[in-house]
Amino acid sequence: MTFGQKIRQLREEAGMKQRELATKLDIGEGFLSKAENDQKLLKREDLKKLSEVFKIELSGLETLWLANKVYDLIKDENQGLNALKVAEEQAKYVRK
Amino acid sequence: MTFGQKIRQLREEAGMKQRELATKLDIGEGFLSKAENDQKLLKREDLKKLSEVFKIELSGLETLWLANKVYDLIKDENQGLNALKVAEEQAKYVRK
DNA sequence: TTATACTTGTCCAAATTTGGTCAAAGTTAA
DNA sequence: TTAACTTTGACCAAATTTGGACAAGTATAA
Repeated sequence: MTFGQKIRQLREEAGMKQRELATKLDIGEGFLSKAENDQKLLKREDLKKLSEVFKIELSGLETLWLANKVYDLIKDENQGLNALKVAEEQAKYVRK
Repeated sequence: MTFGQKIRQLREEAGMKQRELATKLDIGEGFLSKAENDQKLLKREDLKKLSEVFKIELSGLETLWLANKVYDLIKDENQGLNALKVAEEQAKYVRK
């Protein structure tokens, strides 16, 4: 599941319209629409707001948000998947 | 192994000094030093040159180069590893 | 000591990305 | 049809990143 899919799910489960959530986030509905379709990413600070509005943990949102960024970096790359593996090795190795 | 470690290895195996390689890449030695220490990343175009200079395949360099970018994105993040997993899922899922 | 090689901090212009807006177009249900 | 909702494309200023240069500092060996 992508970040966009997640916020759409949360919003719909809460019975909210885009306009409504967009207002809470202080952005336009067009921008939220793009965010839900993973064409744009919300600001990091907005994660906090989302976790409050939907009463869910921040960390899950952070994971998906970050994953979107990572995916964006590799999506058009031949070596994308391999790069993820290497990065993972590095992340594990450096971990104290 | 990081991208910086790799080019240092290649350079040393070839018995080259930083200055020498830097000249081939048309950059200063200071910059190459930082690249070898993963403080800066070379340009993507430089990968081609490296593969020619050291007569190795481009794809391996691309993988490490990309991995550095990915790692940079997640290195200070709590959810970094989880994000990699999610991104991997997405990459696999979308794959035709 | 001196030369050679490497590292590091500071600085910077230019390129790119971010985080949007707005209006028009498309969709859906009544 | 009409109204409400969503999507999309074009555009943009501001923030950030990129890709370095340069000089000073460090390390090592002769």
